[in-house]
Amino acid sequence: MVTIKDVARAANMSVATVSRVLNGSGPVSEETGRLIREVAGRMRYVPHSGARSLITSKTETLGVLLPDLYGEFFSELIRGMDSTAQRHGFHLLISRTYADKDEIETAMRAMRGRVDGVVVLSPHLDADSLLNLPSTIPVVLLCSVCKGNEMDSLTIQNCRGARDMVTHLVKLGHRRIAIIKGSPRNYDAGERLRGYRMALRDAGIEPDASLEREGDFMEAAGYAAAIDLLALRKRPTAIFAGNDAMAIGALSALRESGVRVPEEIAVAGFDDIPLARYMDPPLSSVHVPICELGSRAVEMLLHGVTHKNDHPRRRERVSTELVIRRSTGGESAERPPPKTIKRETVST
Amino acid sequence: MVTIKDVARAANMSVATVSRVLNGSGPVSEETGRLIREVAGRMRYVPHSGARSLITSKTETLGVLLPDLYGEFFSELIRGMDSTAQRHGFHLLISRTYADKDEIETAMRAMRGRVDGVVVLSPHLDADSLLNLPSTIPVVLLCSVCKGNEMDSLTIQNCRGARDMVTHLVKLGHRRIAIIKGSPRNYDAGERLRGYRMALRDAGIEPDASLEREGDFMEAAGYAAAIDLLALRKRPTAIFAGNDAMAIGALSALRESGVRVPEEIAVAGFDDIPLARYMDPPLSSVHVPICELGSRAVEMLLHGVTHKNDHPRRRERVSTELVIRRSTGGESAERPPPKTIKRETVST
DNA sequence: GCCCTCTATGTAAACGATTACATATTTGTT
DNA sequence: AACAAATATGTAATCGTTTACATAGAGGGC
Repeated sequence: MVTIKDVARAANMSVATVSRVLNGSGPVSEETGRLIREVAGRMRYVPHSGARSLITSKTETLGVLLPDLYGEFFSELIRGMDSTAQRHGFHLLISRTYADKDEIETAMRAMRGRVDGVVVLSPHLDADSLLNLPSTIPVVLLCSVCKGNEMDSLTIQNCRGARDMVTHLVKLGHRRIAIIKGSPRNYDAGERLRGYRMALRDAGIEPDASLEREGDFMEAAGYAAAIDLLALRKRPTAIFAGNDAMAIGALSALRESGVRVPEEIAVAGFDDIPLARYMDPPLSSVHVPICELGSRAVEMLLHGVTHKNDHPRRRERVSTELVIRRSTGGESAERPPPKTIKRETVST
Repeated sequence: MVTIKDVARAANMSVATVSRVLNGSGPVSEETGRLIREVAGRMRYVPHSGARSLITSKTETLGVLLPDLYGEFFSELIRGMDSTAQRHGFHLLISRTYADKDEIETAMRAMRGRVDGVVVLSPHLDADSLLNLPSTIPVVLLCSVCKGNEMDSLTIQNCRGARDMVTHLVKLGHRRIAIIKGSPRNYDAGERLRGYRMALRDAGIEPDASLEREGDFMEAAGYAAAIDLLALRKRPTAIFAGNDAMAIGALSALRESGVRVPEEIAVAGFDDIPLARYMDPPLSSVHVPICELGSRAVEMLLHGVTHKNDHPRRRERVSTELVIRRSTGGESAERPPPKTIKRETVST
């Protein structure tokens, strides 16, 4: 592999001069510049970023720690992060971890010296245990918060989104509104539940424990919970699922039980995954701007990186948007013109 | 930040000894080992991977160059790559690039000194132009091949998959089978077209140019092409779309035109994206094991990395599988039990 | 008691860049 | 003509590790 020394030797110059030419730092004569550039090009010299970061102590890379995510959420998040990172000349080092503390700690150690900062998405980690991470580099917490004032954090406006959706259901005349919850330890799930209860109280409806069913954000849980709810003496007239996957499970259960949606029971989800639009009936949901979430997380992180982490910690949320479709009785004229729709495929 | 020197000083030992203890290389006394480990732990010392790779010239990181991918394809690919990489103690440095040659070259330069090898997915790049990349590190080409014997490559069994699907349609009695093609420059698209024609010839049907419509792998193109096909004097009785996105577009067009699927026209896609199962009617497709594709690509790359790239180049394909659903008249008893289905969400 | 072989540790040279400082040359000012 | 300032280049320290080689002491065999 050809190094800066080789170029210097070939051009009969010192490494310092070569470095200066290639980085446009310091003064160099017109002529030397041309010569060195020509030689470097001919020798196909490519600077060694590793060596460079060692001396400059900038890696121009950001670490991303993620649990095992599926489909759209993962890809959109990375898309948002990568485009923002790239715009600032940064790369992304990605690591999937199980969300337990040891794994995260190991991953963080491995990142030492390879990244300038890390985004950690750990929705069901008791985030406070992240506090004593062996890290002095900036960290942004995604979809979780930690008590202290030690880290920036960015979350989805879960509570508000859930509240809006449930309020919408109330306005449609529903009084018995069930919820299929997410895992108790999941931050997003907790907040959505809070929003649900808040909306009910706002409407003067006392939350009813028998209408709050356990779930884990998986389709199967939604299916099972819906079956349970159908068995109640007094059935709910609407079901709000903690996410779309469970809402889809619930829709299957209702269809198989011959219950008409939305006439007999309305159904709503959270996330607005692409599938939601294609359900039968199309699923009302709370739209989460995932790409923007990633983008904003990286922006916060870069701020921490450039300000050497000595800035007041921030807590931000990205706002959600209600998307009403037929599953809650909305007009489903929505189906957007195909022109704007992109789907996954190898090509673009 | 605490370095190995700080630990050495605090433990009253030389850096060499500290290094030996922490890496378990070379002989050290029981006692010294304990002491150093204790001190290092107390000081929260974390080795600087950047510095380490400079001297060892191993980064334990693999680069991944991808065009702008959407949804499931992207996330499954990364999942496959990451799990295999992690199993071998490697990390993933991901970079999205537009697929033109300059961008890829720039990205490759940026990877110098940060990675031990690179996976390049560039389906619509004339891959031969990758040949003179400024790189001596191992490269695996994904979803494209290059003429020379310079790089390993891994592709989808496009031709075989398409051929199987079209043969299936023929067996159902179809004679006028249309295809909605992908971009002409896309490798996968070309191969699928080849498979389509092959199947027709196998069945003694002469390919008919008026039944081959242009497309670009986007939903809108499928929609438009289907509309065109309906305008033909002699309509096709089956449509094979180059990917699922276009098949979905076609389904919309047919539904809006009041054409019954599969009774009047059968429809099939390629990729078997999760949505396919949820279409109305559920879409027959050619299943591509995306996760495995990523996993295998990394395995090939790691082989190149550990064998210092002096191994015979390989060309492999991952095999596809026919998934017949109602859009081609198949029994759609398929809907799998919800238990096994995972969907994207923040939590797992 | 001598030499040899281990074992435990230290010294210092890499790895491939950047950059502060020193030096030599040119140019400009008076 | 002399000196200051600006320009062009080189020398060498540095970043945080690993590791080849050197050294020193301990134990063993004769």
